[in-house]
Amino acid sequence: MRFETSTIKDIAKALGLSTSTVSRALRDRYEISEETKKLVLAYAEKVNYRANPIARSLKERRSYSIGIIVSEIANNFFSQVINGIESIAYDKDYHVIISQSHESYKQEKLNVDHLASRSIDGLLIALSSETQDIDYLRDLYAKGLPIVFFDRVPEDFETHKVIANNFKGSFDATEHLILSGKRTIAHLTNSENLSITKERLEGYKAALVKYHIEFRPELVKYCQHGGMHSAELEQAVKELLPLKPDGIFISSDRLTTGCIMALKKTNPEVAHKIAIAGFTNSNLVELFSPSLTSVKQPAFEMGQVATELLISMIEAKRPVTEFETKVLDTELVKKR
Amino acid sequence: MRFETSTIKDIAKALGLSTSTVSRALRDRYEISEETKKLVLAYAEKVNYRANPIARSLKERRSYSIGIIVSEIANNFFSQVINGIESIAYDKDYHVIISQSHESYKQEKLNVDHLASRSIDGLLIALSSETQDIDYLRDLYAKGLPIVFFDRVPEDFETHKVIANNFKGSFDATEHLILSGKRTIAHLTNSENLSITKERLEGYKAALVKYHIEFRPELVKYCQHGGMHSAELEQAVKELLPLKPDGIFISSDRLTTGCIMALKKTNPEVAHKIAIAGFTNSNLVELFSPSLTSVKQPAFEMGQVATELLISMIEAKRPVTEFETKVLDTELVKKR
DNA sequence: AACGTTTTTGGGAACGTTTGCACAGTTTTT
DNA sequence: AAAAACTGTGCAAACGTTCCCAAAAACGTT
Repeated sequence: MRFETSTIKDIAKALGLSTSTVSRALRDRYEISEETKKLVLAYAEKVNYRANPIARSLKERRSYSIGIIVSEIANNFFSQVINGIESIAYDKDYHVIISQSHESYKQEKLNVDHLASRSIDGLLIALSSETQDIDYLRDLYAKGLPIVFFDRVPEDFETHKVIANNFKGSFDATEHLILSGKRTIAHLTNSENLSITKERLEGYKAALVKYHIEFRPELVKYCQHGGMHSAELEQAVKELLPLKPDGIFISSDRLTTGCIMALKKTNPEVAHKIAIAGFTNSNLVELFSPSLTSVKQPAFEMGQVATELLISMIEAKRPVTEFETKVLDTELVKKR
Repeated sequence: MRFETSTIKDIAKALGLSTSTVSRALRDRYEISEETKKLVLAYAEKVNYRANPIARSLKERRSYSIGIIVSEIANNFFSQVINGIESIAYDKDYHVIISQSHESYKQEKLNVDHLASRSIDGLLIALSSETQDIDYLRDLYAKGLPIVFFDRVPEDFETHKVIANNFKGSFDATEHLILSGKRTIAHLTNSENLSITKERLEGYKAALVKYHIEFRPELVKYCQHGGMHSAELEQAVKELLPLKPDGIFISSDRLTTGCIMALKKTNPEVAHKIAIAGFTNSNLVELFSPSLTSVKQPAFEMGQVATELLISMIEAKRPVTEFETKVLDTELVKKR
């Protein structure tokens, strides 16, 4: 802001002290006498002194802020994760800067670079569905930027990661469909690049195996853009329907809602006949028609855990070399 | 970030120039010869020089970033506004910092103060439903921080504002209910503090007047917390139902979905008998059951317009004294 | 009384920029 | 040929902090 506000210098001048003394008094350093501290604190209070974070960042070469990259804040899963992140970050006096990749690799990279140049102290990121090449992240990491991945994590990147138990979530959802009598269960999923895609496919397959149902590759449809374009979904639905599925298991929030939308739009007559189970954190799922069985991820908690890990990396005195991948359980909410 | 990156000084040393020359060359100032400029630019490119925005902010006393305060990013209306804001801001080389008030006055004030201390160049804000006292914003504004309000705007604050045509939106929605034969139309709305609450109430009343329907104050229910707590909504529904409304007009995104949810939960047998029309920007509205008529706000555009106004204030050479309140039309999407 | 310790304070450089001013060298004007 | 104007560059201060190092003040110990 361009307007004048009182600085440490002003306080020093007014009190006849040096800036160093004032700075130390404000930070409650042991070297300063109680008397002086009180004096300074009282005056600072009086003139409503606020430390300038920009100057502090420049000097300390850190910003007390962490960057977040998600594909869309409009996605309930991500906005819940963000709330979890904020809850921890604010507690520990970090600020958060949110960026959206809109599932675009280019945008993701642009945002990360921008954040990095703004001296974020650490990065929390869920990869875009387009992202294949994460060398740019490796570079930053190698230069010392702490990174924690969540939800969509790369395989070959040694750092902390936080994910949902995607295998089990998918298994449970698929099993639920099977137990309610479905036998031709399609699987609509995200880009093949994503970790979550692979894990969820495995869960789906495992459930089929358990109930001796043959896995048919043609029943699996990938959406490269994560359902960002409705055309993509309508196409997938169009290809799937001739195979006469009696159930569909869908592996992401946006795809789940998008798929139901596409079904209703293109084939309203069958929309209610196909059982749907899908990952979604929408809090509106109870309003949906047709209703569905949903797999809810512990989004808020995921944000919290990821942030705790990140802050521990940021504040570690020596480089961290032991990394964890935390796996959080999902919750199956059955169709009413 | 704590890791080393090349600075203007490094370039200067390497090229045997002074930092001033390098700085000017990078900023393409007329005083520097083409030759030197080329040299500097080439070298900067080579070492992948990135200006340190922190240092720049400190020196220039501005940050090229604008702050946003909304109540919830999980709200479709707000996330669309944010997308609109970003689309303009990035174009003009501003970065955005998003904060959520969660409809709490305290949180709102905290966030604003935090943003202000981080030297944002301007503020875009939609007030929380709790907010009554905006003196803290007046102070900042008086000190020189440009502020543009959108959606939830205060009455007595001279600056740019961007709102939807709430009166017309409400009128249209209410009229639609009347034309489909409803006569006992309840109105569920936000906190009385909010500008949108008043304007939407007026639109509702005007439609009643036009069709000679008596206005009954007991049919209007206010939700102080904007529907953040489900108890609040269930209470409102409980009080409304004994009055036997055959239609409900709801005045905000969160309230609309929350009300349907409360209806389904507490009185599933009547949920489908009451016609609902409500403000919502949810892109899932087609999936809802019961289905409803929705009033969509031009959220993306609202973000764009507000940002353009804000940036014009930020970049104005002399204090702006002429302010506009832009009013954007809403769209009525009738129930199928 | 002289010295060593401990406690408290101040001076000043540094973080990476931007920019007013001065200055040297070149060109134009008188 | 001297004066004026213009070009291109560098010096140094400033933005608001933090922190190393030194200095001063207060206190103890012989």
